Amino acid sequence: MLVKRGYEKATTNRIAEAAGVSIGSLYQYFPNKQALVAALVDHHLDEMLAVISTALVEVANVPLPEAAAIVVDAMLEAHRLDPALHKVLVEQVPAVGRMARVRALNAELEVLALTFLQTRASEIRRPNLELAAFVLVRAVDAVTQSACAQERDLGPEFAAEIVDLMIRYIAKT
Amino acid sequence: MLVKRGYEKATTNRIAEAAGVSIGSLYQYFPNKQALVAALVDHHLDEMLAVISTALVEVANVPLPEAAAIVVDAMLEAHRLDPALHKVLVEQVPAVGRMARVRALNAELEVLALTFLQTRASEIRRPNLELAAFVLVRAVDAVTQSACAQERDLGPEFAAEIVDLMIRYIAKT
Amino acid sequence: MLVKRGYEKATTNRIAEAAGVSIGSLYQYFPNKQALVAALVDHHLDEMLAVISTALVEVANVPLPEAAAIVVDAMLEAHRLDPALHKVLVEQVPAVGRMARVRALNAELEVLALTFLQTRASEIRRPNLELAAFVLVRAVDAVTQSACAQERDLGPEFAAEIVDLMIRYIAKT
Amino acid sequence: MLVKRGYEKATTNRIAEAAGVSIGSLYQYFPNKQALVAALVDHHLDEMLAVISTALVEVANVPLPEAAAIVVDAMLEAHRLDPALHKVLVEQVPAVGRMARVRALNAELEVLALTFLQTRASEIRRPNLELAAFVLVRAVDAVTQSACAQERDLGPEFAAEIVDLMIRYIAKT
DNA sequence: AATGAATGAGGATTCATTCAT
DNA sequence: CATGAATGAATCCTCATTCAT
Repeated sequence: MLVKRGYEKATTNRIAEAAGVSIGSLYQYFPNKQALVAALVDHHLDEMLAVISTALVEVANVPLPEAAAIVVDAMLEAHRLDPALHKVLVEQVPAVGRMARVRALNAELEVLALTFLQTRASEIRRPNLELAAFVLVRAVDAVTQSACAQERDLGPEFAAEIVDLMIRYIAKT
Repeated sequence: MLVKRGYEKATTNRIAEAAGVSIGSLYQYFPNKQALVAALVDHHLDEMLAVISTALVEVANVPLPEAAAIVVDAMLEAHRLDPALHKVLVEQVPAVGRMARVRALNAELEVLALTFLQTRASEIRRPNLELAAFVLVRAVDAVTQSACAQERDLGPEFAAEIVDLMIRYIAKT
Repeated sequence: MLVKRGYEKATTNRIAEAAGVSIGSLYQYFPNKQALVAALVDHHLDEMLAVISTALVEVANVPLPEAAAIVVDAMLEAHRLDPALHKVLVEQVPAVGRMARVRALNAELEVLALTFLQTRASEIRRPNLELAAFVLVRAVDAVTQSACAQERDLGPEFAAEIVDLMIRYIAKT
Repeated sequence: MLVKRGYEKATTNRIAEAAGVSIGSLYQYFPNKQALVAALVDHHLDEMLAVISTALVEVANVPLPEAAAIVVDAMLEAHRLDPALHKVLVEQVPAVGRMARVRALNAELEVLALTFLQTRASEIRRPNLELAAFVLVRAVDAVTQSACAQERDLGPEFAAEIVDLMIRYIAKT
């Protein structure tokens, strides 16, 4: 519903109807429209985070270039979970009061990234690892996301490009 | 108004009152709410684009590293024009139908970036310049913007970091 | 429930929950909300009526001033049964269709009062006993009730005052 | 509308329609349904208070029995202003949060009554004038009001009865 | 008999937009 | 041109009531 018509046009009655339940039932599970969308946001972000953080953990002992490739794959996969939903959800996050949630998620990703960088510090060229984690997470996420939103080709060339962006930024020599 | 209360809460009546005119007058200049917001969006994006494209032109014959530094400076300056407004616009306006214009800004930036990369092709390591332009614009914009939104320190260290991200990504050797 | 939140806010679901049963069970015993409230009203009014009518009967052969004192005591006791409930019932229930019952209580009291006045007609100064019964019941009830509602001191001075109001109104000389 | 269908059935849309305006206009003048009814309550009580307090002032130097007659006339007149409206309004007062207003009005009436009793103290038999004022105001108001509500005959016999109730209660000998 | 999830009619309220002055 | 009262479609949400388990 959100994807098809946007937040404002997705009325609670329409959502209920589309879901095959009565509005009454909808409101038995969610106290209001915000909460309903917030739940969607949370669920979707949880799924994405799961995919990405799994990759970041798996990659602990993998050579840097391959590690980057795996992480980028995970990012792309996470964005492929439901690109249309992701778009609306991300747009509606402030209206739904889940900014805190998104910030928390980004913070989490940054922590994971930072941890990774620290354990591999000897291979990393950046002097300020915390700043590097921030830059990496934001840059990779943004490029991936807008590529998805624009329905760009997310094939191997694209993935390789981002991997190169990352590796050149962080890897020594 | 948009900044203070968000798109949904910024009613035309409130906007008119805040502007010190009657709604009647508002509707003399704008046929509807969308058009009103569109004008705002267009104006703001034009300003940002002006700053950045000026830099991109100025930089035509400057050595790559200095060029990058100047462009990053311009990006930061553009984001400093009105960070709060920029945030609302980017976050909420897409849902309202001005996505096109926001996309257009990015498209224009990509075109400018691509032009630059093409004129300096011999110094650039990327085989696919169009893809490189896309990646550059998105990555730099995202990092800048979220740094602004988070009120991170945007000092020289930050700028240098982004410049390095760019240069390592595009410059030969 | 009615006392705590008023008639409009006392939803059947809340009432059921507070009563420790399911709404389903509630509707097994009462066909609808009105009937539920009606039962409450009836029960409460029956209790009050019992107290007062007992006094009115007891008082059949008691000298007028003592009779008045006993009746006033009974009124005060009746209002003390559940002042909060009585207040809601009197204030909100009429609007819900149990006016009839409330009126009925007063009517019953008036009949009892009238009967009393008639059996003691020789001691009564009022020419129109029916009117006198009406005035007595209303005046005494109102004074008692608003005194309760205002948490005034209902001690002996108050009771004596009402007794005097009654006696001077009805007793010869 | 309130009179015809009661508070709950008097929907704002119906009220607006009956008033010949759109709901929009209604909400331009009243922030919500409560406020709308509260305004009615306030207006009506103001009118009634005006009638009664005028009488209480006029009566300052009139012999007690005539004074009582005039005041009772005023009470009856006040209740005749709009008996049906008065009934609904009084019933809905708590639901509309104007209990304070009603209490204030009663307090005002009691103060006026007390003042009167004090200026005429030598003619009054009650030892506790404050209590007497309370009893008088409540008793007379209640009798008048329920007589109106029941559409009893409010003719001279009724008025005389209440005057007698008052005089016997307060006047010496 | 008890349960409580499901129902959906109906209500209060908002807000973009119009138009007579 | 400016004004701002008026409009009313459309929205979110409540709550009495039902009924399958």
